[in-house]
Amino acid sequence: MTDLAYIDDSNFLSHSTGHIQAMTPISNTFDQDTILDGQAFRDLPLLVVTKGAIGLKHTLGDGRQTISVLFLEGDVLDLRQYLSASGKLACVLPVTAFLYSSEHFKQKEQDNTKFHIDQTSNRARQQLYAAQHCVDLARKSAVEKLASFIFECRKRQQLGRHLTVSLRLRRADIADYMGLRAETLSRAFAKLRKHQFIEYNNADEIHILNEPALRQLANGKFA
Amino acid sequence: MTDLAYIDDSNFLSHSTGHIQAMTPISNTFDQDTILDGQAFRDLPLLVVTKGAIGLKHTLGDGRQTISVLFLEGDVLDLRQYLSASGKLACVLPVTAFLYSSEHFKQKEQDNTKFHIDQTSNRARQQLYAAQHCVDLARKSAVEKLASFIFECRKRQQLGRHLTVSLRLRRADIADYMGLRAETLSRAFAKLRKHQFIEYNNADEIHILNEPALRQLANGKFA
DNA sequence: CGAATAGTTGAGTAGTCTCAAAACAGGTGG
DNA sequence: CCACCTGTTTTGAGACTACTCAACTATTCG
Repeated sequence: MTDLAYIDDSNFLSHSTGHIQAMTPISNTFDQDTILDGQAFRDLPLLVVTKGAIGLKHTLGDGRQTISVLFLEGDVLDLRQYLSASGKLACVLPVTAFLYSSEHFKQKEQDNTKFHIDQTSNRARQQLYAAQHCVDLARKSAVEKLASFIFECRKRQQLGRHLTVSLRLRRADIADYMGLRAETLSRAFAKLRKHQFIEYNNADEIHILNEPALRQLANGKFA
Repeated sequence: MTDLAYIDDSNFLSHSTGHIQAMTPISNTFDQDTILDGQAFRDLPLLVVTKGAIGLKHTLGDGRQTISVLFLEGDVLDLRQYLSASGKLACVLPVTAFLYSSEHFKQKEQDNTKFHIDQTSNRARQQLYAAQHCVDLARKSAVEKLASFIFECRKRQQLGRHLTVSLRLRRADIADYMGLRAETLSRAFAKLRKHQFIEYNNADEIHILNEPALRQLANGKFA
């Protein structure tokens, strides 16, 4: 269930001719709940998520769990950076990602200006998301956290002003990410539904019914 | 009290001969509670803190405050990145910092390998601090948050295993950073003192009396 | 010294957590 | 097709923590 992911030849060769091609990154898929072991990716430490979600998961001494950072479609992730982190990188959804060696990545940044700009701005964006996430965690109530999470999902999926948002993560993972217990999160969903802020028929896809109100809630007005 | 900081010629000229020298960054000082307006630093957006602390401060609709990120001695800060952030960069202590233009900074990175490595690793470290901070905020109790904060202070001040740590920030700012009310934080201090985990005579300097216990508390063991 | 700011203490309340159990969804085998 | 199993989500009741508001003490600075 939580197997460590190791890169072996069968993975490598599936998409290459045996040697790493300069401009063809290696695409890999990982099952849900796979732990990405940084050590195992020593040679291909740069990962660009193309589908799914990776979370940096931490477990406190008594079992409390947190997901501190989420890497979604389009996000760059330098596995070397997280070797010394207190958490583990876990696929919270089935993931497909491109893997790059350090040199390969640098090369591609040099050769492809757009790629370079994309990656740089992605890194900057990730810092902003982290800061915003701290704000969400620090002083917001459960419903406010959920409202914020819905907008974060919409924004990071680049859905513009769409009123239908796919949350994709499991409730338990959303709870870990927003610093709540799954039960509390469930009650927050129920409250938003009851007050006609959102509507949903399944766990994944939610419809925003009253965007201004939801926005204000997320921003902490009328607590 | 919360004046916006603008760079004017008097600031510029104090350390240069009128033109920005290629290799002499401009050192500036800012009073406590100054707000750094990104717009005003258009031409010198890169800031390296040499003393004091800058916090990214957010205010929710009903007045709740949070400091999501702290920039301490040695930290690099790209003011452009935070133009679109929901918070304001505020000096939570009197600050001195070097200011660089984008070109100047790049140049220095090219010319000075050590500088380049320092800045890059600083950026990576900041991401780790942000992730750890999310863990601290998400599921820890007040005393656990405080214990974590003490260790974060020690680590970021590179005090090694020193048992005396200067917290430097005001209680209210620590509270904003750790997602607590000042009253709750004060009670957390009292509890740590009462249980002989720490001791202190003034608000700033605290002594760790029982490091293993404090460490375990910070890590969420024996909640 | 008095005013202003910063930090602490106390009592009551609101909100989240805990634990337990029930409802629901998806897949498997009879 | 249905009973069954497993994993996920929801609901309920009670405990506990952090918040609120208010008053009080300590410190800083004219």
